[in-house]
Amino acid sequence: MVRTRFAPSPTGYMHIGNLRTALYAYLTARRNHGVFILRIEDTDQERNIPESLAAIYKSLKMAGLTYDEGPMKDGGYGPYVQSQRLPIYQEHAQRLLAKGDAFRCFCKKGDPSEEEESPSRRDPCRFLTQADIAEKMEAGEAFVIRQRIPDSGSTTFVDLVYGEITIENSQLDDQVLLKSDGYPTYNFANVVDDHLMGITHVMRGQEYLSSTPKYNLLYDSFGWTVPEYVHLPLIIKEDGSKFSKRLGDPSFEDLVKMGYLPEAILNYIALLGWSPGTDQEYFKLSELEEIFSIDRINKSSAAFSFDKLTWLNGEHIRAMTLDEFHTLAEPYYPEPLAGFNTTKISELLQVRTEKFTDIPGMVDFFVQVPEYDAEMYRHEKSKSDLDTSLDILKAVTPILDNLDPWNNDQLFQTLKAFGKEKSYKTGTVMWPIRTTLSGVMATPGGATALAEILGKEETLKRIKAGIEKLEAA
RNA sequence: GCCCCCAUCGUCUAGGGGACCAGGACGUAGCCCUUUCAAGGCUAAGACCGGAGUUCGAAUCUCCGUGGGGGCACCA
Repeated sequence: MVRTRFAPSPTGYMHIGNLRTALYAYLTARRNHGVFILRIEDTDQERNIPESLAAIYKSLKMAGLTYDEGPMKDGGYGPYVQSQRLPIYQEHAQRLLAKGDAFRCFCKKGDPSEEEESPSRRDPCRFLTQADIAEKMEAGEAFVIRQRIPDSGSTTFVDLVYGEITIENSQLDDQVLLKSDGYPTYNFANVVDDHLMGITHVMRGQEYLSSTPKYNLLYDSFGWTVPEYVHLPLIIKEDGSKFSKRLGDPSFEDLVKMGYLPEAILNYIALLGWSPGTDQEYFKLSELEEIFSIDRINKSSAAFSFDKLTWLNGEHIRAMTLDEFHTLAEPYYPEPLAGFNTTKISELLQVRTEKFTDIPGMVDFFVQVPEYDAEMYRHEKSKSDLDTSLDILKAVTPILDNLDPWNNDQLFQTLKAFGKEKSYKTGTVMWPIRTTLSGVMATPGGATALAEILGKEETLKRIKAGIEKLEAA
């Protein structure tokens, strides 16, 4: 039975790299009909942010990554919050102490021996006698528990993505397992918990690659078998630098606020470091659940491209039903738009929207025509200039005034016929109408679509305004 | 500094010894369609980091170099 886990620490937001780790772990579980677990790694008392637990749940829910076991969803391996597992780490640390694979260190954080160049092993406390230790403990000195790394030899492990990796033990330091506040470090807790929770595939960022041998040494000390390791390539920016929230790069929830669909974001990041091996790029989560495989994960870091995400977002938008799109688009419509048939507007918008946040700027003119230059009536491709525009606007006014019913099809047929009669290109007729109706160079939908939505009265009003503008020009 | 990892178009990638004068996608440019802009269709430009080897044959294997990234916390 495959068991994977996503083990975020509560930082308050979902980093894009973490989301991908979660996604891959989730997909690996689903693909293999296994179990996906959520574990909270809150072992840093200083960095804990209370409300960030809620943020994790919310993000996962928004992403659609449902977990089978986790806090408040016990699967028999809990608790799933590390701060609630302190006795477990204590007990395991004692076992290591007893075996001699760990030792107490009484050095203080700023001690010179702590500042040495790495590996900062050869810790003086390594060689403390039982009597020394007893004495210091008697005196109530604070201590941490460190892992005792063998002086010689090397440790080899196999990563499912990176292959076989060997590191000399001399390169490893006697890392802290238990802090002086009694909390475990990540280095210790992840090993204990991954084993106790029966994790079969440890999936995490590539930054853990070089500390993995230390974890393996721990597994060995406990006599446990090591899990499969799946280290994931980093996600970077297009300029090659790190993708980081602190440097202003968006988190998952930021991207959603920027107008990206969660499923499009998931789809996009699935492709950052993994490839299906086919030409397909548009995926729903459910499809990924069926085809994701670890052996198609890449080794090299991938740059996050907003351009491609934006495109994919558009693909997801276009794949929706009109109803779905309308529901999502509506909150982005400016208040005064409520008087119009917004469903019709959505229909025009769906094929042109890349991000939802673009919507307000695309529909502003419905509410009010912006200031624009009369030169806008000049359009080479439509064979339109100021004179033809004025003539057409004038000629078309009585025709539209008498038009019934007032709908796109009727408007288009009528205006097209008018153009044919007067030997105008359809575009020459439509250009000035669309322009006077909107005042902008590009609109969702053409002249007649806009006219339909604006209604007869408003359409004629705007045409009149256009005529006045052209006469003054 | 020491250790580890990585290296195909600007970007994501396919490729794993002959099917590759390297395929797809985003982006870019052009054309078509057209009631503006999109969407859609078509086309174009655009890459195997360098050098040695192995081999009849290397983008693919090996080594060296170079470049990039990561790690070396009582952070995860």
